[in-house]
Amino acid sequence: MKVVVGMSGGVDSSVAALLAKRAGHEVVGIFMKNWGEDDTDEYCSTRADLVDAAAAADVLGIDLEAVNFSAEYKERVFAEFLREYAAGRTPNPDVLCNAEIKFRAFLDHAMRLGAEKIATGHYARVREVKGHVELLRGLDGSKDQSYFLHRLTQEQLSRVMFPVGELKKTEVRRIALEAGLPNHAKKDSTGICFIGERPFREFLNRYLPKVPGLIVDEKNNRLGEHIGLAFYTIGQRKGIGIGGKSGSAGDAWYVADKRLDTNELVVVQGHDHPRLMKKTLAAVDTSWVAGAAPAAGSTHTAKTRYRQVDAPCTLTRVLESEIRVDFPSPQWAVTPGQSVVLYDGEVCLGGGVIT
RNA sequence: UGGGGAGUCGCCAAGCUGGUUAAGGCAGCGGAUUUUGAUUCCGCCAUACGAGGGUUCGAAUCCUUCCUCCCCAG
Repeated sequence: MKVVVGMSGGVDSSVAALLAKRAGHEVVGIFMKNWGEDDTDEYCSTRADLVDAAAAADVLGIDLEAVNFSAEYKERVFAEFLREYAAGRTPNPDVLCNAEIKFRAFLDHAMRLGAEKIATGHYARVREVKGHVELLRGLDGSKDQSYFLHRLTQEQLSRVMFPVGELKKTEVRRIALEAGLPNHAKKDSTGICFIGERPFREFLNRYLPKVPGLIVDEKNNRLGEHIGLAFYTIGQRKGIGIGGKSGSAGDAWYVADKRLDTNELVVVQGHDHPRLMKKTLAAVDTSWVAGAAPAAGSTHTAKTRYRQVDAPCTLTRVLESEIRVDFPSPQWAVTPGQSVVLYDGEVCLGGGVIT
C-alpha cells in the first residue's frame, strides 16, 4: 500500500521509512516545516534537518516532499500554548501538536496524496483488536512516546504505522548504521516539537510580558520577587533565585503554587515537601484514544507527566469531558496544564488536561 | 555615650584552646538526561576570612586601633 512517512531528519523517522519500504510498501517521505517565526535564529535547525532528511531519502531511494503547516501550527497549537501559559498553567504543546498537526493536518495531506496510511518515528505501537485499534506503549520502555499520542482518535490511529515502536533505540541506530543512513548517530532532538530547544524564558518572553510580583512561603513571609507567574511551573527549583535563609534548613526551594489573584509565587523548602504531593487530581478536556472513557471506579495506572513511572490510580469520577483521578500514593508536583494519561498495562487509554 | 556580642563566597553557615591546599548547604554558571515545561544527575564556584597595625617559624583563628551592625543600659 502507499505509505507517507513524516521524516524529520532524525534516525527514528528515517528508519521508520526504511522499515516501511522493506515491508513492501510504496513509500513517500514528507518533511514538515511548521515554525517560521525565527528562521535566522541561531536555534533554528530546520534547514539542516531538511538536508538530513533528503540525504536519508536519497539512501533509501524514496521521494521526499516538503510541506509547510506553519499557519496551522500557529493557530491550533501555539496559540493555545500561549493562552495556557498566560492563564498560569504549564501546557504540553507536543501533545496538541500530534493531535492537530502530525496526525491531522499532515494525515489529511497524506490522504489527499492517495496514501492509505502514514508512518512516523514514534516509539509506540498500534494493535488491531476486533473492530478497533489500540495504542500501546513502545517496546523500548525508556523511549515510549505513547504519552504524547493519547489524544489521537480511533480514526486517526487506524491510519497510522509506528515501525520503530517494535524496536529498542539501540536497534534503530544499528539498523540505520547497517543501512548506511548518514544520520545513524545523530543526537536525539529535544525541545518543543518543530520549534526546538532554546532558552525557554527568553523565548516565552517574546510572546508574554513580564509581570513581577512577590515570592512568598506558605506562611506568607516575603522571600523575594518573581518576574511573572507564567515563567514558572509547579515543582520548579532552578531560576527562583532564593538562597539560604537563617533559621531554616539549607534545602532548595520549589514552586508549590501560583496565586493568580495576587500575583504571588508560593515556594516551599525541600523536594518532598507535603505541599508538593497530591493524592487526587481533576482533569478536563478529556480525550480517549481507546475510543471511550473508562468506567468510573475502574483502576489503572497513570502518568502525570511524560517520562514519569506509572502510578496506580482509580478513576473516581467520569463526566462528559472531565475526570477525577485518585492515587493511593501521593504524586509529586501535579501540574495544571500537563496531561494525565491513563493506561491498562501496555494499552494507552487516553487522558485529560490537569486543572 | 557607657556595658556586652558579632563581622568568613550573592545568601545561610563550619572553622576561632594558632600549623601545609578556608567544610557544607542554598543561589548562580556549565554539562548530562529529556520530542513540553519541570524534576534529577555530574562539574565549576572565596590565595580569601570587615580594614589597618602588630605577636609568631606560621593566624580566619592571639593582641591592638579603626569601621560597621546587633543587644542592654541611658
